[in-house]
Amino acid sequence: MQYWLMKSEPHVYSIADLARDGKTGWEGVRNYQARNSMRDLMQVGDEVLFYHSSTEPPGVAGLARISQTGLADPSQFDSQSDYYDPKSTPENPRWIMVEIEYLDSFPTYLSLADLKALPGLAGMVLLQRGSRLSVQPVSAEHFALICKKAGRSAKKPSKKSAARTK
DNA sequence: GCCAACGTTGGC
DNA sequence: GCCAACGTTGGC
Repeated sequence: MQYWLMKSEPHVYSIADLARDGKTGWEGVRNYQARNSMRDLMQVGDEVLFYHSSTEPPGVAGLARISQTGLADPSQFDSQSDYYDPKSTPENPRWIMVEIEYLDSFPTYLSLADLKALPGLAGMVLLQRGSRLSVQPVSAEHFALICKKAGRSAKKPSKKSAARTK
């Protein structure tokens, strides 16, 4: 199992929105490196740090889990969408997405400044200069440390607690 | 709103 | 296939 961090602008889609929806297709990624991670590397069950970007303060807000892989992003075929890609076809879709399901909202929101202050997170992709990948890998060690600092164990919740979320 | 860093596009 | 111009991301 691998770990990931995915960025979302909370005024567009927040951890509270995911908690409400239960699961969502991760539409709108138009960066090839991020797409390749979703298409080639992510597996059902991988866990995701849900990061709020372009907000004050930016930071990690909660946890999600990959619930489906290999989905064609529907927005690429929607001429009304900002994410419309006229060069993509349903037969050969260019933009592949995953679906994520809500796991948890962190008891303690960990801001970017908080993350930068943790020596144990040195080398994390998020903290590298100029890094702006919206879908990025996270090491198991970094993932566990962030969960711990956010007041949540890194262990998976029981089926019961996952099923109870709305 | 600024702007550094990075990614993409397209002329050649 | 180079690279200048342009567009985007996202922290500040």
